[in-house]
Amino acid sequence: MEARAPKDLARDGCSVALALGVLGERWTILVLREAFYGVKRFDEMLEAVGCARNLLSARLATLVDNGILVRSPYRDEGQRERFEYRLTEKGRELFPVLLALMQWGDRWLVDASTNGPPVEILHRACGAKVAVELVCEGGHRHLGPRDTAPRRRRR
Amino acid sequence: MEARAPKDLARDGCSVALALGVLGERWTILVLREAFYGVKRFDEMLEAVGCARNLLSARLATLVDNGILVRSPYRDEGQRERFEYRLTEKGRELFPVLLALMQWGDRWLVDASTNGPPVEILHRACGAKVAVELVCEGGHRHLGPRDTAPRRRRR
DNA sequence: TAAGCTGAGTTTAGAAACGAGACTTAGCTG
DNA sequence: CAGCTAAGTCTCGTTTCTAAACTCAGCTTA
Repeated sequence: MEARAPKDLARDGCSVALALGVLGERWTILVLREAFYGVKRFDEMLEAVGCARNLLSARLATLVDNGILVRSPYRDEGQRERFEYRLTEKGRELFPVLLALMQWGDRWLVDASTNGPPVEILHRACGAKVAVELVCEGGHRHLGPRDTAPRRRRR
Repeated sequence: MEARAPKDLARDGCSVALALGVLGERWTILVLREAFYGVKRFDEMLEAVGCARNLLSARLATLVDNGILVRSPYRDEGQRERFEYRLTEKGRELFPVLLALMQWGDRWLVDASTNGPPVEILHRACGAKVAVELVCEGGHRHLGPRDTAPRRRRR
C-alpha cells in the first residue's frame, strides 16, 4: 500500500497547509532566517543553520524550485565561478512569518533571566523596533484572534 | 556517537529556532489552525487535520506540555467524562504566525484560476478582512523586509 | 449482568526522512 | 601536476512517520 505522499498536507486547499507543504520540512525556515540575515553561500549557510550538508542541499533545491530563492553565479577574486542563493520577491514576502515566529519566541520562550530578545528587527529609517500586527481593512488596529472570525468561501 | 537531539534547532538562542523547536514538527501548525477554527475534540481534530492518530496524540501532548493547549474535561449528555483541547493565551498569541502563513499562501500558492483565497479572516466588529502588517514603534506602517535591519543584542 | 458502542487513545511493523561523515568534482594556485 | 577549496553527492545507521489493528473505560440497551 502506498503511503501518503510527503508534503501532502494540503488536503483541503487551505493556504496554511499549502504554505507548510513548501516550508514545513525541518530546517527550511531556519534557512530562510539566514537568507534574511544576508547569508548567501552554501558553507556559510551550513555553519549558520547547523543541519547536515545533504539536507541543506535538498532544502536549497526545493526553495529554488519553489521560487523562494534564486541560485545565481558569482566569482571571487581568483576563484572559479560558484553559486549563491538570494531571496526572490516571493521569498521576501515570508518576512512577516519569520517575524511573527520571532516575536512569539521572544515573548514566550526566551529565558526571562536574560535581558530581552537575542535579536531585534529595527526600522532602518527611524531605528524603532519593528513588529507584526493584526489590522483590518476597515482601519482598526491591534486586533487579537478573539476579534476575528474565519469565513470559508465557496469555490 | 550520539545523533543531534531532535528539536535541537536552537543552537544559538534565536527565537525563531526556539519557536520551531516547539512548533516545527510535521502537523503541529495544522493542529493549531484547527484549534483556532474551534476544533477541540480528538476525533474531530483527526478528521480535520488528516494525520495519523498516534501523531495527533503525540502533537497534542507536546502542545499541552508546552502550555499552548490545555486539556480539560467535558461531559456530553449521557456520556462519560472525556477531554478536549483549547488554546491558552500562549497559544492564541500564535495567531499572527498562522495568519502570516495563510496570507503568503493566498498570495503565492492558491491557484490563480480560482476566485480568491479559500478562507478569509474577518474583523468581527466591522466585517472587514484582517491581515498581518509590519509596523514600527515609531508609528510607521506598511514596512517591508527591505526597510528593516536586524540587531543582535549582547547577552 | 452481559454485550455492544464510542471516543480517545496505544501498539506495531514497514516506509520515508534525517544525520554524520566520507567521498567527489571542478577549477584555481604554487 | 599536486594540493586546495567551495559546493555538493553518497552511504548507512537512526529517527520519525504512516496506516491499520488493537485496547480501554464507561455508558446504553437488552
